[in-house]
Amino acid sequence: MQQIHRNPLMKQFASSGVRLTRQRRALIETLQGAGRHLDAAALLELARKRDPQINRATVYRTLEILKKLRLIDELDLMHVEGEKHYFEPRSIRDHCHLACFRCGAIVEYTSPAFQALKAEIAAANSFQVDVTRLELGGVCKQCRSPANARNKPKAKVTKNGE
Amino acid sequence: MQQIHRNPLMKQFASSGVRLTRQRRALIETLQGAGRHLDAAALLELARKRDPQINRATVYRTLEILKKLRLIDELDLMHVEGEKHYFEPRSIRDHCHLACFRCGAIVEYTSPAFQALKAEIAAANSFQVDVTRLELGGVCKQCRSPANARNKPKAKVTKNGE
DNA sequence: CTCCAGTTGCGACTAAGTCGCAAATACAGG
DNA sequence: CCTGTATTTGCGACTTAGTCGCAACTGGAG
Repeated sequence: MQQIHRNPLMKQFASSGVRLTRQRRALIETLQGAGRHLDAAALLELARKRDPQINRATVYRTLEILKKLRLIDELDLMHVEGEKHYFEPRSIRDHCHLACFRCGAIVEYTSPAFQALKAEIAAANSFQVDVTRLELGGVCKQCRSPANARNKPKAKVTKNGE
Repeated sequence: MQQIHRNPLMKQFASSGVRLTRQRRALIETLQGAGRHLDAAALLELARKRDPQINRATVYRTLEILKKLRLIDELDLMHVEGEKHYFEPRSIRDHCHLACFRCGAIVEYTSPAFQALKAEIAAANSFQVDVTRLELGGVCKQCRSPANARNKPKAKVTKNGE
């Protein structure tokens, strides 16, 4: 709660003319602080540790605003964990998500070629690109190794594959 | 109905060991024949014109099989029309989808650079890429033209909307 | 033609997301 | 520091997407 103005999301939110309420603060801090991708339900649960009275409807309403302000991106991570939608604070560099169908791991990857491709697509179609999403599903490095030939599905989602 | 074996989806489906029932036939023909992206509800409605008794559960079960067999791809088209999921028969070449937030138009685009990027990502992460999804949201050519400067947006931010 | 593993319809269920409204509150202006 | 009001919230009921267990049905191998 103390370092609000170290929080980039919060800063941009505040300077966008939208009212900065207690609940929105808790939600933004939670999004920013979570080391993983959150869906609406998980976000609600975590945010309630900061402010126990947050309501589900407020979560959806706030996510809607954050999307419109382009402060977060919405993902579905190839549905490796079901039909949920996940959210993450928008970072400076676009990155793609690699989702492993076997273990559920999520790896993030950034490539200059991705930036170039976006530019090419925009130019070729006279399309103004505001939001991008590149997701790839398949089998991750670990699950491909002979040792784990028969990996059992369902693992933990981790950001920044380490 | 008659040219079943001209239908590539059907052929692959049949040769995969899965039972080819009346309902699955209707669903596959519908998917193949639709000139647009269908969500589960639309697919059900259209398929019922071929076989009026198809049940909703069967639609979801069949879509699940088709996804597993990698015969269709699942999209959400940047949610320009809400939270629905859309399906399309998988084509030979991967293409990306450009979704216009103003008018809802979906443009498809194929680029060799996209294929190259996929290869780069796979190599850099030792990841076996099975399914790819590239979606871009923004403003399409028509909506950017001065003539349509005041094209009706799909939605707006709570404040500062206009 | 027969048989049965695989598939379907049904219906009830869970989960995700939306909405209208009265009460609460952020914050601009005094 | 107050005050007034436009915004936002909680609530709860609602809609819609998707799932599941089970009895009846059926595709296609033999």
